[in-house]
Amino acid sequence: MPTQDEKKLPRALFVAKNNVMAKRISALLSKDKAVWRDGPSPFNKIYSFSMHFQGRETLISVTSVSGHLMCPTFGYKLKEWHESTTEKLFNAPLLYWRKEKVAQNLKDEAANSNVLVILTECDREGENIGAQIKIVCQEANPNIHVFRAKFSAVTTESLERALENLHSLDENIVDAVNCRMEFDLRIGSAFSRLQTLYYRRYFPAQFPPDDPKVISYGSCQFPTLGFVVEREKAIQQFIARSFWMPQLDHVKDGVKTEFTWNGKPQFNAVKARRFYTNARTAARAIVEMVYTYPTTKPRPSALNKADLQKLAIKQLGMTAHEVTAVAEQLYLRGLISNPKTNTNIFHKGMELNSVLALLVSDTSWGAFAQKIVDDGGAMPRKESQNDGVHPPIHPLRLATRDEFSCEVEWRVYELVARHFLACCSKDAKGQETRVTIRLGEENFTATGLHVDDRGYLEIYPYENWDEKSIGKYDHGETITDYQIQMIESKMEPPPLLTEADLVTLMDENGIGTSATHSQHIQTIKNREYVMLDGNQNLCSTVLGRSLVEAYENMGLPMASPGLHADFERQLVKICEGKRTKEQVLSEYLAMYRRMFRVAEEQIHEFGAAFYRNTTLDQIKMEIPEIIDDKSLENDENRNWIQFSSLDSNDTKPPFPNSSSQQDTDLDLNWQ
DNA sequence: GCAAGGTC
Repeated sequence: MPTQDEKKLPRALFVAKNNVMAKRISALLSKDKAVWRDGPSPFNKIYSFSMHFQGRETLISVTSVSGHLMCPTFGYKLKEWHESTTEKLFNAPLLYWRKEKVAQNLKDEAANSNVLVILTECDREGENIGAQIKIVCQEANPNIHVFRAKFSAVTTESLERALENLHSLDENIVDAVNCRMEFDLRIGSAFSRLQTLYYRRYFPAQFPPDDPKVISYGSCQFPTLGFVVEREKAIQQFIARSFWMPQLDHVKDGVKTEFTWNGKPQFNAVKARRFYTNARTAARAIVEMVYTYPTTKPRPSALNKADLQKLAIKQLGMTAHEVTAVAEQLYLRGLISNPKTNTNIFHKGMELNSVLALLVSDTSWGAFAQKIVDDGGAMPRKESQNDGVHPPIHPLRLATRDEFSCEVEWRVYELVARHFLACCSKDAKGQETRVTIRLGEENFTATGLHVDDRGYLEIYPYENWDEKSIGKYDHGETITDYQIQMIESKMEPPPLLTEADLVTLMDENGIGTSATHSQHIQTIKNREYVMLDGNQNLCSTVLGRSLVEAYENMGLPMASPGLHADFERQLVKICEGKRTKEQVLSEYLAMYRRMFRVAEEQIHEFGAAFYRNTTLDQIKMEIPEIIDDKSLENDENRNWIQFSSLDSNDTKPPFPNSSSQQDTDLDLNWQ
């Protein structure tokens, strides 16, 4: 309870995004002096202390919300799912459901506060949550002064700076989010019901009406699914072509060097044979050029959310979902800066050397951090992505392994710390040696690498740069004891997508926010549209594939990223004040309503695609693989033939000599 | 039973 003296102080209410953040903000601003009590909302405590604020000692209450306070929903008349009423979802009036306990907590605190400071996240959603907090607080206290504080690191300095530079809420941003919410709810619900009701009606065996399984549609989940199906289609349509590349092998000073042909891969067997003839008639090979030059492997750029996802998925074997959760934990514990950043350039005023100073006492990378400071300080690369809100992800304090009960949290923290050091340090430097050999009319080149200075690679185990030895050759030297191989290769189809690839695609195409990429992947897994194969690659299911194909056949781009990107651009225009929420909503809802009608008219496409894919799937299961690659590997002539310049009587053909593998219209009777 | 965005 406040003392008599405290009762006279002005009061300010600070509202954070969640309880953990409220607790941390109170601890930092009060230097651990804050006391807490329960309010009407069990998850949102109230922390009290006094501090100097707006020029005088002020009694502060810090409390929180848990995401949005209000959420749009449909009235009870539309709760029942019916084919006949689904279209009504496009223009039915919306109700707003509210978290009353959280609201009551805010109202209680606002009632006796003079000032409200909103400390939610500095992004679009944070601004919208802030507006909802403002509405609720003003219900209890219409005269309360409302401010917005913007901070991007949970540190005392960052918070104090934010409280000294208060802003007002940006209503355009608030509107843009309201527009997104209403749009996503209407089209998501309408298409989800259309799909679900159709499948339950026509495929009751697979989708029984009493099964709670829903076949959902959403403006983010569908383009995400679309990427997976598109890649599989590219693999399926891929035509494997053979190509030939000659290779010259030579052993010098005990080092075997492989010289690759400078020409383009030969897809044409006749042309490849012409080369072979040239090479055969050449008596000797001459070293045309030996050239050694300095080369570098560039240090990485500063870390943003998408790159953290990609690195952690690939290097730490995590799923996109796990990376998001762990990074958020580290952020809330004040160990790393906000991971929801799109920025990969450090702000000019940012004191990188003081971040480095935090890391110097670490036993693994401390000496490296000190070396960066001693060598003139941090020199990050100049990059261009800047969301204008958060800096790149970087450590905020030094943590040791024993502080982490969870191994994976340590590994992500370590990755952030090592990446920060890497991007502040220097490129790796080396010498590349390039040797070109001329044989007849053909040139062959080999390169070797000697690493002089490993630079950032010293503390960055997520990349390597291997030395490659090469024999010592002199310009003009003649060599005779070489061997030629004709390497036959097949073009590789693109690989299946991994979660890391999918995050990249979503990021590039503006699907979801950096905070939700992993959720959409999880959604399409939960809906059984995609699954992971044994190698952590994403594969579509019969259902997922069918949905994408069905819309494609209707001529509707529901699973392509373009439509969503258009809508996203409109939201940016609302943020910039160039368009209103009403204009964008009416235009886009009308467009989706037209597409909804097309889907209704051609709804049999869902069934046709599902039937087709189910049948194809069964055929695939029943017919064993016809071609057994293993049995072909024993054929020594299959992949290459070899001849030596010293053995011109060699009679092996340069290509596989079995007619079944050759185009019949080519003259391959080369003897 | 539906979205995407928050978060417990």
